[in-house]
Amino acid sequence: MPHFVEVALPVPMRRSYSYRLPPGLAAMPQPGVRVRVPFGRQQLIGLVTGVSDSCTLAESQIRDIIEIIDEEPALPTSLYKLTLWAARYYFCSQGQMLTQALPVALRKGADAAPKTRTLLKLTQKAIDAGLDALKRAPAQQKLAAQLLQGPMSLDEFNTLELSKAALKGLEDKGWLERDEVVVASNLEWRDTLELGEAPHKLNKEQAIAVAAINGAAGFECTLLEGITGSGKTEVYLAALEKVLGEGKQALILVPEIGLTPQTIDRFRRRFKVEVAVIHSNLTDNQRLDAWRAGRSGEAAIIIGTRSALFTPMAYPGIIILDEEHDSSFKQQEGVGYHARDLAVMRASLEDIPVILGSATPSLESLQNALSGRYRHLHLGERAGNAKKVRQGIIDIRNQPLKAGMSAALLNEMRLHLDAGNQVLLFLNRRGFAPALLCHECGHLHECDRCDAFFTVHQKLGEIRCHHCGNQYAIPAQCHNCGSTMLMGHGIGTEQLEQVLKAEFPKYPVVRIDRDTTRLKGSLEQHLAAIHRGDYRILVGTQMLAKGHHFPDVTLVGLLDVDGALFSADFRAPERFGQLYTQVAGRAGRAAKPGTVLLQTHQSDNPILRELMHKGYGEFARNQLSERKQAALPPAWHMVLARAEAHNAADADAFLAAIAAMLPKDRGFEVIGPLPAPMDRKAGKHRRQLMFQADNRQGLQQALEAILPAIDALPEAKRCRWSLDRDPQDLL
DNA sequence: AGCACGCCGACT
DNA sequence: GTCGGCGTGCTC
Repeated sequence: MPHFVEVALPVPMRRSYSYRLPPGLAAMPQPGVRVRVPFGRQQLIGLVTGVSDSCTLAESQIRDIIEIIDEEPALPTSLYKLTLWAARYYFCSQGQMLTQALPVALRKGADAAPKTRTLLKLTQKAIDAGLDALKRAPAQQKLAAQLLQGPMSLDEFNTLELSKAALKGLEDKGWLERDEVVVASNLEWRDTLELGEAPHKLNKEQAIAVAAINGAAGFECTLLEGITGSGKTEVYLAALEKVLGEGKQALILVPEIGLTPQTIDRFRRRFKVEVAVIHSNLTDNQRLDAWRAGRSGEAAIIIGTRSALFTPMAYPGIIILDEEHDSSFKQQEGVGYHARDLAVMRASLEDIPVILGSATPSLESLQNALSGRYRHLHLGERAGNAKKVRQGIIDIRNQPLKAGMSAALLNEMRLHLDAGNQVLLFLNRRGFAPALLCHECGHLHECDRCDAFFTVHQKLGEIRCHHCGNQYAIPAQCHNCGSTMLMGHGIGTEQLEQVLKAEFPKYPVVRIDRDTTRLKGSLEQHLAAIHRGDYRILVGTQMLAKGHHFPDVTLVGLLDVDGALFSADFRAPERFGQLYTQVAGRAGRAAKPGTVLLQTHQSDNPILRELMHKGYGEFARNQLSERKQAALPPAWHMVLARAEAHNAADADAFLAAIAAMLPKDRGFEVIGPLPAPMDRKAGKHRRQLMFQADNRQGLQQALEAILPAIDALPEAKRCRWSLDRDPQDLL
């Protein structure tokens, strides 16, 4: 009989810890069972990964398990395997990844078992004695008479006017017993699927796509490339109808911004089934309920953002990931997993189909589709008869600008506003001005903790650093020369809003950025007001670009295109292409054709030209071949080692030590250590080391081989560091 | 990651 | 004099 268990704990160390099992255990804890263990001076909840009957540790070094929490593993086998795979792939500890896959309530030790309720029923003793035996206890007799009809739940007892004393009386006599029964899940939908509304008639392309998806047997990954308005959701719904009809569940993942009531309504209206929605406003217990509903099979449809990927399914049927290119699918803090990649892996483990949908697919998915790894389906027609948008470039070289707006843009705005339409302007800089400039000496005021300029927030009367949260009152004098001639330099959304109000006094302006939507629910309020038509001019940062459709907007202006094209990040053109295409697809509708204008100093930039004239599809394919030539992802595989320290040399020394261990043969590339694009942030110097390989396995093996040595580097203690597999941002 | 121990700076 | 800042070390 084994006496020791290996436990994976939610700590960053890439190893498991051994504990002693209490003697005389009825059954060995299975892998995946949660246990509470002592760890240093604290108690932690971890997952069992194995049992063994020997232990190499000295008797004094090993400690006892405090509690075995679960009878059954907290994670189903497929998710357990997925998580262990992910821990290897992302070079993180098994414990951290396993914990990540559990709802917070379970990480804290909540009961994972299915919900039970208490049934009250009479014992044989009571039945033998008969009701007459209770003549002298009328309250008990009344209760017993009720129970003679059949057992009663404790909840029911509490709603009826029955005496609690009588309950206790009967119990004490041994005439009444309590039974804990598992609440049976309502799985009726599996037998008879009811539709809430008739499916829409599919067009030819949609019908072909649905037929292809429904023809899949077992695992198959499909990239559904469909332009905005081509009816991807209708394809999802048709695929769901088949899956649900077979009594299997569907998991739908959407970007953070895409989980709107309208999206959920669409699924709820079509199918009369339970839809478990996992959104950020849920309490820990509500999340646990949704998790349980998925695990029991009661929720036929599970819809949620990134973390919903780990919701178990009793009857897995399909996984759909909408807007698959969206960056919110990649977790940025802690374990940097990508829900898209894990969704494909999960589907493969569960042997079910997975659909990745987007109007602007990521180059990663596009490459897989073009190489034949994924099935590639297209939706090109616009459902309905929406016209194509008009698009134009405004060359602003040598043009006078008013708060960043050219005369051409202002004229076009006036036209659309006077015609009764809404106008939307994008500017990806919040605040009044992105820098504070001294008019006398030219000094730009810089954050003392970061390599970044302070942003002027006029309404707040503050200068703020957007990278570390540093803030001061707007200084009266220049820090360099003492002059009082200070002015904002550049344009932010706050200033743009102010200038627009003066320029178009007749038309109400609204600004949507992190500053105006800080309060919970205020984004929703603003959006509702825009839809009501309370505002005519909409100013916002990128947060306004994603996931929202404004049917009365006929003109969209992009003000700071140059910044997006010049970024140090190799993904910048891809991201801009996606943003631009999404925005263009959102302007106007059938009756009101849309116009998209972008201002740039680089009117003949080939990337821009290609995007506008040939569309995202061709643009993306060319970007892909450029990435191949430059040996960048997705053609090559990348891991970014980041390190930060007060002393730049410490971070450099650590990364250099890693670089020295990495292979540099053909098919591998090591770049760095280099300063991060923003060298100093929050008072720390940030360095990074890029490691690339032309194949996934090569990269995996090379890193796994040196991982223990990296952990053991003495330099590792002198800085904070992390490994980011498939990094989305090099910043 | 947390948590404790430990050693230097501005406060009642 | 101490309260508290975060550097360092350890966790079966």
